[in-house]
Amino acid sequence: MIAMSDIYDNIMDLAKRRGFIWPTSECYGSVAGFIDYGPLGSMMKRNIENVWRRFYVIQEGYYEIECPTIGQEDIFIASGHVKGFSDKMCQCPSCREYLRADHIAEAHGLTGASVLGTEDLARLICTLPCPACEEVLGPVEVFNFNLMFQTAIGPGSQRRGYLRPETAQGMFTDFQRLLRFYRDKLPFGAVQIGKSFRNEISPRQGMIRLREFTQAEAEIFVHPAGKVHPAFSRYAAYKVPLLGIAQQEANQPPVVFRMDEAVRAGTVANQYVAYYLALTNELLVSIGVNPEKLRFRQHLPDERAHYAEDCWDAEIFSERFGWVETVGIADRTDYDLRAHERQSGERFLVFIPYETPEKESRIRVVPNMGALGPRFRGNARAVAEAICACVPGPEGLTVTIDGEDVHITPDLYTVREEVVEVPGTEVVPHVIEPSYGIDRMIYAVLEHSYHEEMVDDEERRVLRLPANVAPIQVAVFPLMNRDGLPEIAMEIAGAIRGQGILAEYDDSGAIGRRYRRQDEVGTPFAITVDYDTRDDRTVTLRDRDSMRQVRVPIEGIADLIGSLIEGHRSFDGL
RNA sequence: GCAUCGAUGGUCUAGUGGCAUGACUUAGGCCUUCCAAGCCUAUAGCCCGGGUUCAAUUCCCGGUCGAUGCACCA
Repeated sequence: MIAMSDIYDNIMDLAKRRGFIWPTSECYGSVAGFIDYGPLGSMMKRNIENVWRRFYVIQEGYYEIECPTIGQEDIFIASGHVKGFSDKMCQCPSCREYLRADHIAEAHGLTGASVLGTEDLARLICTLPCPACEEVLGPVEVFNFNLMFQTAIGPGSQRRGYLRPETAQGMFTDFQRLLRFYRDKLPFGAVQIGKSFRNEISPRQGMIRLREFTQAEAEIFVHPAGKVHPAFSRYAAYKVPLLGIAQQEANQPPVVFRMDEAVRAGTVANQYVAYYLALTNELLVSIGVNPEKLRFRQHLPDERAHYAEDCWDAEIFSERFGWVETVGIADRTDYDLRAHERQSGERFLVFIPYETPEKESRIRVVPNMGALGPRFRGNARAVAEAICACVPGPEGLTVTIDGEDVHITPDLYTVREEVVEVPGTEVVPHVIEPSYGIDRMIYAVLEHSYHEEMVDDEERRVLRLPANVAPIQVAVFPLMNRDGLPEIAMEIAGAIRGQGILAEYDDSGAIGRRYRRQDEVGTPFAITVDYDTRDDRTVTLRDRDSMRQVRVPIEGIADLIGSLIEGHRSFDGL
């Protein structure tokens, strides 16, 4: 048994050596928080993204969009990132420690420090001691450290732009287009897979905390009053380990819930959140996350954003990093759309028709223009509009025109009670947001699939990646590099490639070495052409995990490999 | 960002103020009829910048990256 602390080093060593993950721009010395995906890493990442697409785009029907990674300032004013995505910091003049200024104030019982401006906060803390070196801070400068990368759009005066800190905003800013695309009906969703950027102060956990990372996010717009998922039955009986608020407060382990029961018990806020907890569980396990090392932790009330109705993190256990938040699933209510309404002045509404138009009696105030005109002349129109917006009392009403209160007597209008037909209502949808950190998923899959074992006194390193995630899906070898065997092997590799499957041909070195090479990068299947092949047109097919081999005919082997990768057939069934 | 420690071929590693070890890997060849066998050959290295010195991979200073602790972590 190898020490757990070494596993990370061994995995990252393998990842570097075999072209999964590299430190970026090494020839200039790399930069913390940025990584390169090598040839196999890129392939594996794409495969995982495609599994994600299978769930969200194909299964759920939420189409993918692609927005710029640079956004104008208004977007992030609305989202709250310009104001809220920064920390007020100061540097202790004595020990040069960087400190959270608001935390210092709050540690000394001064509440509300987080909403103060930088200058007020500087005044507030100047008499307080530095938490690191105990010296009184004195007149320090408090500054905002915003976690967004800022840039300028265009030359000259230059509009301010930011690299997006999440992909989500694109689905909100495109809301009205999306609504039309989905023909004005709730619920609908849109997804985006792409790069996001956060200028982390100190990214020191390898590929767990990156400054540039890939997110896969879905924004699902639902009717605020009916968070009933139309396909809830798919996951109603699905079981997921939930670490709810109750378990956390009682310091208890997660409880395995059926999703329908979790909703009924009120542990999960609604069917939508429960549905995506279950879907996420299924998705993560299908890409190779060990289900024993997966749990869903509910945000405690004080860590949850004030507007969120419910929020859960899928946490994956890493031998190196402990429980790592990898997916966030939140009911964000109408917070985001309303924020963009305020900032943009646009409306983000969906018209919901009633089944039958409702009759509603209304009091309508109708201005008497014949009397208003001569009396108010140029202001008559403004007065009339003001009257319409009022509910008059028995003595008439008072409106304000150009800052002056004007009394309107009842003879200047008539009040009518009328019945109108209301065809429907308008709502601002609520948003369910499952948000996946693709890079963290990739790390988790690498760690969970990495195994070292002894075979004939020789160490064997193997990545037990699911076949649809493995960067190379099948390897084809001639047993000997002569006697016509390479020709047959190359022919087989070509046939498999013809099916759109990545096959690697390798005739270098002993056969055992070639198997080991593929084991190390997780190739699930290997085909070997031997001398019998020349006589009976059969080859051996080797299973990575069991190292077992079966003989199968060359005829139809490309289809067979395809079925094995897709999971339509199993190796044990051959 | 601070403090401590570290950095030698792709990987692991020996070692040094004066020609830098070995193993594994990789490539080519020989051999080889199914799990890292053997033989021959080849490729490839002292993190970066500055200083001290006749001479620096080695000593000193600064930086980068990594590990650990502190701090930070929508």
